[in-house]
Amino acid sequence: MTFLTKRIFQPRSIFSLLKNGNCLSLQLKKISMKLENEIVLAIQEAIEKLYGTKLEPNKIPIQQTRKDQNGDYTLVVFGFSGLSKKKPEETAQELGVFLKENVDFIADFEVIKGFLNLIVEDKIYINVLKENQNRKNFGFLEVNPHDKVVVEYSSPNTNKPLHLGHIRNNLLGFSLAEILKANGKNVTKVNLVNDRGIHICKSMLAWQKWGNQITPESAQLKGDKLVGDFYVLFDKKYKEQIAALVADGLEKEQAEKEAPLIQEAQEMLRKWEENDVEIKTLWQRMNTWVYKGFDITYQNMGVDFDKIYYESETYLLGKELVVEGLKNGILFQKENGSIWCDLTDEGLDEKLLLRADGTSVYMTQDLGTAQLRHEEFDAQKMIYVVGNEQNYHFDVLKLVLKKLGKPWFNSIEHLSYGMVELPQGKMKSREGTVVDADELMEEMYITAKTTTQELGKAEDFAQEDLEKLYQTISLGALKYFILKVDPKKQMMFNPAESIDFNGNTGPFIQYTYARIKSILRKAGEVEQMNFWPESLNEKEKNVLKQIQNFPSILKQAGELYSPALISNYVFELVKLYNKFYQEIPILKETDQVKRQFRILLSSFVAENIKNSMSLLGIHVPERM
RNA sequence: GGUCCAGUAGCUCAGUUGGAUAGAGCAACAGCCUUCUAAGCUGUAGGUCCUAGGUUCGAACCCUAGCUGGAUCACCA
Repeated sequence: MTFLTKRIFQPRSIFSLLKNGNCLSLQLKKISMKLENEIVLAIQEAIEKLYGTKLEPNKIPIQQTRKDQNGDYTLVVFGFSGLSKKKPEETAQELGVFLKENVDFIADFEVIKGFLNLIVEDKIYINVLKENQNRKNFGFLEVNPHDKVVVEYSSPNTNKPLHLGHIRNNLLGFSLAEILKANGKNVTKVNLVNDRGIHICKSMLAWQKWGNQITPESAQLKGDKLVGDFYVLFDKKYKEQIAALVADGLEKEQAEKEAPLIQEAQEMLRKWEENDVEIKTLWQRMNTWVYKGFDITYQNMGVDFDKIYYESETYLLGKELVVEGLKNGILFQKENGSIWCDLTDEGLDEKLLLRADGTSVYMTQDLGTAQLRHEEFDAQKMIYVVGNEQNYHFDVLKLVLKKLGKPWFNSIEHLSYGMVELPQGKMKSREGTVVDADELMEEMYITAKTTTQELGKAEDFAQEDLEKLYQTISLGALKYFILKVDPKKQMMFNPAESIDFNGNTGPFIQYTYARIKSILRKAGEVEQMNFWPESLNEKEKNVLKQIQNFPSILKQAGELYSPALISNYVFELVKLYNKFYQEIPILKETDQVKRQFRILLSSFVAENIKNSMSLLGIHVPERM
């Protein structure tokens, strides 16, 4: 008994301080994890006292009680029958009695079959507010400058505009960076632009042949769209040539290699690598068009980068690494001069690193980029946000770096996300079955506008504010729609069904925020609380129970690289708050302590919604 | 063919380390605005958790086999 008391009420426990009411000096960032830990410790002591065995904390199966049951935390006692030599129900009963009597924050308990449901004192939840009422970023950690992480995302090709697949990539990358920052990481966001290669030459060649010197200005078209059109045009003409050759009796494979267009494109690539002035000038000119277009898309999407790498600048470094690896006998050369890495001892194949003609492949430049990035940042982690179609590529990248003797190879991590599918299947640029990023955002904007107008909201807004509101809502809907899905999973987008604004959506969450802000405006200044309520009603308690989970959700999201966890969290919070809002008076409450408490609670929820949404790259409106 | 990922309500998705009667949203149906913003709230209905075995007090979750879908195994990126 004394031991137990000592253990639970030793000074480092937050609960010991509850009694005295002077807990100001405490680090509160871990408060939510604390509660669970304290309960585990209490149970640990109880079992030791009752059954004479000390269990490791991870052997104590505790979880939050299901919503349909009475209680806050549930201990599953089936596993303890061996210790107690009693039926689960009796064991649960014994433990329950013991905990209620000896632990001051356990108010009560209930036993159902082998489940011990523990009811925590309301004070504990009230305390979450009490302790944090002045904190701006509840749950966020201070950034540690030495804990460096580089996040690469977006990584576009410069031969076509961005589409829905890129949107998922960009939103994931941006959100991941925000989540890691909130977990105390010193994050650098980088973009690797794939600005060289045969695909670029295809667009260039088509422009040369059929472009009539057209420019984005003369065409009144975004540069990336213009260049993308020529990429599609190339493909169309190329296919015609193949068809003609096949009609003349050639095998299809043969025709694909011999078609004059593809040979011209390859010739152009060779010239590019030889620094042919004319080709390089055209290349630069067209890429500039594309970048201007990308900038607009990025800006509309609300994503940005701290640094941009260009493949045309990093591939040579990769080449050097490969040549050096060959010299050191780590890599090997085939008769035709191509250079390879043997990964058969790792269970993989041989991997080509330099072509017979000495030109580099995708892997070559990624070796160079990784090396450069490591030298520049020396980060604990270098995370690549890239689709799961490239899983093999990143396995190989790490292994080749390992073989080349780079001890930092293990800092490379791949956030591998699933493809976005349309009802008719995968998106294909060349077949025109892509959902264009700019067009989708524009459509969302129009939907946001018409919906807002139909609802008759915001009629007194200034024009400027209206446009900002439509932007906020439409992007909120789009971003939330994408980010609420587990990144690893493939997801479905049906363009025929516009993205919803009701239910589990961005606007629903934004709306809840706006309603709270409305209340807060009417309430005036949120005052410091000097008196606190003794107890909570069910709705208040549910909101606080959810919000005290936030720090551990944030941590988990940072470990699993999953914005979806934040989305699910904030949706659940908002639902619980809306139930509270619907049923419990706030401004109309006549008891001043309760009224103030509810205003403060609302304010805290609003702040947490805003913070959570910012982790997803989503803004929240003050009114809507 | 080898490897990897996935399969949960009509649709889109949650489901933590194996725990209670598997959850949300949309769509459908029935209610709630003279009230702090109805982009909200309440209720009804909706399930062979792909299939078959196995592990155990207990499996959507772990193991084995199979079925279905996707990705990948390029001198493409």
